[in-house]
Parts: sequence; structure tokens; C-alpha cells
Amino acid sequence: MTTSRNRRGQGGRLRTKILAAATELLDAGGDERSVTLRAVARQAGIAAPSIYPHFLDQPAIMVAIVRQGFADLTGRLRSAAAAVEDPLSAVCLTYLEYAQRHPQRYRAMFGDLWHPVTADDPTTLAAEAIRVLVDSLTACVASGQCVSDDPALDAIALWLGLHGLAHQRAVAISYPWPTDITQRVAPLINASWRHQP
Amino acid sequence: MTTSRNRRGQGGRLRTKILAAATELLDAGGDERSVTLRAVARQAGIAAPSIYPHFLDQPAIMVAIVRQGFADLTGRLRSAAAAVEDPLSAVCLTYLEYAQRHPQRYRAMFGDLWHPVTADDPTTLAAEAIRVLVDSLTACVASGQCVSDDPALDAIALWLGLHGLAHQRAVAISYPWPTDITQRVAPLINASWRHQP
DNA sequence: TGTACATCAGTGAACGCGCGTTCACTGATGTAC
DNA sequence: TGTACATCAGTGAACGCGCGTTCACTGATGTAC
Repeated sequence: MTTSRNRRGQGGRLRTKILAAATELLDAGGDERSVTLRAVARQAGIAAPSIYPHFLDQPAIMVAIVRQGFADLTGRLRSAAAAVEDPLSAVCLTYLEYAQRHPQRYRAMFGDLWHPVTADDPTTLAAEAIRVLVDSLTACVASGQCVSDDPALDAIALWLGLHGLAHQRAVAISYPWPTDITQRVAPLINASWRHQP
Repeated sequence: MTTSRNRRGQGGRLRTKILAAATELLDAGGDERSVTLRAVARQAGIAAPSIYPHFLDQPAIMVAIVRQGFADLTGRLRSAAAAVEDPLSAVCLTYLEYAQRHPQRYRAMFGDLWHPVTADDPTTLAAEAIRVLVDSLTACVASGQCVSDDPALDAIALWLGLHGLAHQRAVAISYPWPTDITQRVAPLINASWRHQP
């Protein structure tokens, strides 16, 4: 892609390129096994050892993808939560939309075994995204549009339903889902906490 | 393990042993990447080429594990569905129990990308298990214990909720789930279709 | 009953491959004087 | 303004490893006669 090397002091730019190449591989391959260090280097058009100044080792690349995915998802959810009308629904739909738009990334984020090691491991990152849901539900209850005697728990239950749909959609690409499953299932999932009009 | 080779005509027995070894590896390793052909051979205490008379190639081993898992799960669900009292709840709890007892197998069954190739590919096998849920819900409606205007769709929605919980529990082993999450979430999930007593 | 032989379960050694990682390097870029 | 030099981005070749798979084989088991 780029024809010349980065200028002095701009070496960090390659990191972005590497991460983009790795994400492309994940999205295309549909399997994190295809995100090997050498494959990433090939995709980025660089020599394999050039990755090391930017990533400690091969797993670090996957970790970076997952972190970036969570940052992206959380950002979108926060934007949705700022909607004036029915923010809770907006958050739910945004969540499902993200998973549908980037199924492989979603799978990598939520389908991998989570190894809590550092402060910003996937568990923590996921909790951040879920917190947006909790806050939305809490606000919904506070405004009297929803009812719940335990918003935190109900939000987790709601998230489990969303995750079930999102994950299974990301996995079973060829399963003959009804095309309107989101519209039909999403209301069912949170019907318990929502006043019927 | 076994000290002598199988007798003539009993060669098929090794297949069982290989499959058991592969399942042990999956359960222990927590990652299907550890189920390599050579690792399976080591675990079974045999030479690597000895696997070939029983499995076409390495992926065939994983396929066999998944198929066996679905057969096991579907069998348990059918038993639960035969319960005299509240069969639908029994089916749901059995489902969650299976996933909790064999998290790695559950992940392999439902977390992998599903490639529909043959008539008994994972999609079909999963549909068989889900059918038990559909039938239970339908029976529940027929007996007047539940209400639903579209049992097939509601059953899928119910399954998505179950799957969300089961899968996430299988993945986030260290996540601080409330210990009573099954009891608290399961009723929420299907509250919409169940008459309150 | 004994023996030659076909069959079958399982093995050991070897292959080529892609992987992650290391090492010494190249050559352009900026800086000190 | 010119030049020597340190720095930095990125490379090419090589390593050892575990992998999936192949091949020719061994030796026990059953069977035909």
C-alpha cells in the first residue's frame, strides 16, 4: 500500500496499519486462526519482524483487535444512549447492529475464553459496554417508561438475550433466521420491563 | 491405558477411545486449538497414523465431538421433556445444566462457525435440539399453562435467551455472576409466555 | 490336528509446511558542530 | 553551509518446532485345507 517507509518519529503509524490488516484478516477469514503474525505481515505488506516493535507477540495483536472492538462498540452505545426518544431501544438496536455488521469481530470479543489478567482485560471492557445498557435501563425506569425492581439484574438479563441473538447470528451465518427476527424478538426480550402502550 | 491391541474385527473400538481422548483434551485445554491430531494420539496413547483408519482427517475429529455433544444434549432434553410436572422448565434447566457442566463442549458446539455441508451438519443437529424446546413450549400452550400466539417463534426467542446465558457462562468463567443467576434470569426470560400463578 | 497363509490393527520414520521468533543488517532521516 | 554521525524504521535469512499426512512395515489373529 504505502510506498515509502514512515518518517522518523512516525514509526508508530505502522501500528495502525498492522491492526487494520489484522482486522481485515479476521473479518475475511471468519476465524481467528487466520490471524497469524506472518499472515498479518503479508496483509500489511511488510516483513514479519517489523511487527515486533509495535506488538509484544502474536497474541498481543488479537488483544489489540478485541480492545479496539470494545472501544468502538462502547462508543456507539453511548451515542445511542444519548438519543432523545426511547434511548433504551436505541441502545439495544445499536448493539445488535454492531454484531451483525462485524460478526467475526463480535465473535472474537465475546466468543473467546476470557482470561482476566490486567485491569483492561476483555471482561472489564465488556463490563464497560454493558454498563451503558444498565444506565439506560435505570434511566428508563427513573423516567417511568419502564418498571423494574432490580435494574442492574434486569439489565444483565436483557443483555443475555441480546447476546444470545447477536452471537448466534454471528455464528450461524446460513441459518434461516426469519428476516424480521430483530423486530420480533427484541420486544419479546424486554417485554417484561416495558409498559405496553 | 489398554495394554494390548484390539482383536480382529474389533478395530472400531479404537474410534471410541480416540473420541474420548479428544474430548478430554477439549475439556482440559479449554480451546479447540489444543485438539490436534497428534495431541489426540498422545492422549490416547497411540501412534498418530493410527487415527486415520477411524477419521478421515483432523477436522473430522472435531466434527465427531460436536455431533456426539449434540446427540448427548438432545437426549437429555428429550428425557427432561418427558417430566410430568412442568416439562418446559425442566427442559430449560437441563439445557443450562449441560452448558455449565461441559462449557468447552458447549462452546465448540455453538461457538464455531457453522458450515452447512452435509445433512447432519451442526446447524441441523442444533435444530434438532431446539425442536425439543419448540415442542415443549407448544405442549405447554396446548395444556393452557402458557400463552403464545406463535410458539415456534417464541421458542426460538426463548432459546436465544437460554443460549445467551449458557454461552456467556461457558466463556466468562471468572465473571462474577450472581450465584443465583439461573433462578433469577430464567423466569425473566420466559415471563412473557408464562401465566403467573 | 497341524500348518500355510491372508487379513487386519497398529507402528516408526520421514516428508514438507507455516508458524513465532531471533539476529545481524541496511539505508534513509535528522542533528551536532 | 557542509559534513560526520547517531538514530530510527524496516528487512532478509535463518532457527527450531509442532503440525497433518504418507509410506512401507510388523506382528498377532483368524481361516482354509
